[in-house]
Amino acid sequence: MAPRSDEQFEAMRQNTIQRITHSALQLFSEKGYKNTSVAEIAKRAGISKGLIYNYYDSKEEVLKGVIEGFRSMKDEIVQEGVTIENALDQFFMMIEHQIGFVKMMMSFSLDVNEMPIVEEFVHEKAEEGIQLYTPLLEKIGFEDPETEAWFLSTLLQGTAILTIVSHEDYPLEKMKKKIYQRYKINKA
Amino acid sequence: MAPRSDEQFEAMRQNTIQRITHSALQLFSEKGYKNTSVAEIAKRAGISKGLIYNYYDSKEEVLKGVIEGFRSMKDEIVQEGVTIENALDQFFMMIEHQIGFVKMMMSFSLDVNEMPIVEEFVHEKAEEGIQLYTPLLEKIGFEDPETEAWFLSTLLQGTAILTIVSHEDYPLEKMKKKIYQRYKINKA
Amino acid sequence: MAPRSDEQFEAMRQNTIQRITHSALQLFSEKGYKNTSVAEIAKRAGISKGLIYNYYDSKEEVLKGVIEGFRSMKDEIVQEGVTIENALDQFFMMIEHQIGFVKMMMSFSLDVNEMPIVEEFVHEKAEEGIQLYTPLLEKIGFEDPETEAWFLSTLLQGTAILTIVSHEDYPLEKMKKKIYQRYKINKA
Amino acid sequence: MAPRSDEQFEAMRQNTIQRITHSALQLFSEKGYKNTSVAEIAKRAGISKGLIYNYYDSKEEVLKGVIEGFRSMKDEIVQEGVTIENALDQFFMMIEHQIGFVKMMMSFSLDVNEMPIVEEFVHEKAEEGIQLYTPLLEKIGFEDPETEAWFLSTLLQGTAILTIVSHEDYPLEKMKKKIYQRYKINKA
DNA sequence: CATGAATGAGCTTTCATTCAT
DNA sequence: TATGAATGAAAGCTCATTCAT
Repeated sequence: MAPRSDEQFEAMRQNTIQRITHSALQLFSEKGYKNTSVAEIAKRAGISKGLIYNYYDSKEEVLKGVIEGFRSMKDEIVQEGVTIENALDQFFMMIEHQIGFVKMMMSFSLDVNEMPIVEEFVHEKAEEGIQLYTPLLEKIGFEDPETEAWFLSTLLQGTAILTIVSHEDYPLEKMKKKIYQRYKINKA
Repeated sequence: MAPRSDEQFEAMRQNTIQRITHSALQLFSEKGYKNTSVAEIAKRAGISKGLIYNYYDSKEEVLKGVIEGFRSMKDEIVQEGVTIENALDQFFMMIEHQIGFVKMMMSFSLDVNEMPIVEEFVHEKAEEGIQLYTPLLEKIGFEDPETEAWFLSTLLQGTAILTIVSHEDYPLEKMKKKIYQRYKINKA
Repeated sequence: MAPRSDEQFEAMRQNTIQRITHSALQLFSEKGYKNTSVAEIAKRAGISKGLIYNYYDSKEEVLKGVIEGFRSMKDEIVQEGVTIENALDQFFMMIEHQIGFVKMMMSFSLDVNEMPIVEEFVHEKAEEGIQLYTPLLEKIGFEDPETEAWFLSTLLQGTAILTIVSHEDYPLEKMKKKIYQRYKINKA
Repeated sequence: MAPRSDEQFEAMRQNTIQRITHSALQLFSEKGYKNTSVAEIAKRAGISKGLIYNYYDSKEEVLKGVIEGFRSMKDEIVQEGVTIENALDQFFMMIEHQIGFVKMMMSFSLDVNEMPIVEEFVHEKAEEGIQLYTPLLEKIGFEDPETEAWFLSTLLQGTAILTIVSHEDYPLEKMKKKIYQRYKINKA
């Protein structure tokens, strides 16, 4: 019988990679990286332990894969004509829909685990934030827009962490409103 | 040799417990809970591995011990006559001098799902914060003091995490000033 | 496309087998049997892993194939009119040009206890040597030619192993000369 | 209760180390390094897998331990007043009583396993042999004693390997006699 | 005949915990 | 009370082998 075509193989590969990164993200954010075993990732992905090593050289590479997935997804926002409102919308969208990933990244950035890719990513994001917010805040009249950008970052990071940790009690909607107000954004 | 008195034994016990929790706190905040072995704690404490199990039933109990240490230490602040200024001073003191512990607790609250004591502690702290700040903020004229208390918590948590993660870039002093100003506190 | 003829298929088969045994021999002697993976053999042979199992039932069978290749190659020498000089020439030719195979075989005969075919082959070779050398040595006047045959084998095995292990220091040419002299062979 | 004394601990340690190196030597020479698992070593030593790692950092370190054991054992021979007879006696003693270790070392020196300690040891032994034999052979009248030393080494290595491989057929006693005769040693 | 994704047993190693002294 | 040797479950990873196409 003829072997599978390249397209077939590629489709299988992509499907498997999807399953791996998907399960890994779930588990890493649920239980942390250290508390998640490769066996568990495999189990949740519905594949064998060994297969993971067909795609990633190590558990750490799986993590990198997960992060890369997000990295390649983000550049859309940094565009012309973006406003502070867009940026905040974007942030709250993430909080509301990708909280798992956010949790995982926060968890990593606190774990001092000698993972260059994580530190890099976190630094990159922090700097990116400042560089994105500063001109937008200047545009709407802040006198020291860079300091205000750090203030905004502080608020957003605080929002993220409290959303994760005190999910039930935290009045996310009210905070959101207060933050939007600070920047004169009127959400009906 | 004359047998030691009960007091002497008790003093030895307390000393040993001190050494264990002290080393554990250091290591947990340096390397994380999972990355710290019981052997390392013992080594840094200058005692044997076995002795730890004379005082704690498990590594997790050691962690509880560390947390309890902080728990029992905090109630001093919640006193009569305390002002919002005192509370913020207290918080920034912690950020500046106990960042290791803060980091450890944040790390735990993100990482570990199966550690009731940690979640409890984190919740307790969050609630305590709200309950402490609310009346203080009311006193200085905030209309919706509870919402403002959450806003303040958001700011403080954000400050903590950015201090930990972006230590070199984060303009802590400027943030501090902005926060104090918000609450009309004039630090010369 | 016209279906290939049986001869064509057979030629393809032979070609594939060749590539497999060739790569396997190379790798086994470079890195040892245990340190060589089936994947590597396939890669060096330029075929897929699975195809190897079309020709051999297991990695061990591949090894057998390699050995068989040598087995079937040797009988030429044991001919009429052969002299001790021919036999030694043959041996040193092997040392000088097939050291990889020699090394592999030695390695196996020392390493592996559960590979009947290897032990068999080694025994066979040893016995073959004795049976080949004995009459030749008798012809040139040795009183106890069988003992001398063992002595010669000892010398040759020692030469082989030292050539492999102390390649840089071992004075192979001098040893060769001494051995030829012992049997009154005058190589100008 | 008082903890065990230092002497008691040391005795336990020595006993365990003995058991580990003993089992390891046995298994490595029976089945080769790669074919022996740490679990097997532990089982034969009558201890747990984990305990081995209390004494050695890795399986490779266990091997080093085994080799070191022999290394430290050998220097006795290289003494004043030693004769070629003593040296040969020593060698055959080894062949007759330590064949397991010899087999293991030969196996390693053939396995190209990137084990510096093994290669070092083998080289050391080879050179040591030449340097030991050369003056002894000069003393008994050999014209080119260094070349003869290599010839002798060749004979001894050949003897070793044939003893290992063709144990049942190899006429060790006869070879021994022939070798002694070559050096004018008269063993009644 | 040929492919390579997928499996799972087995390997080395780590480490919280136990226990005889 | 104090010690550290000893245990064993579980982790990350490798690789010979299978199988749908």
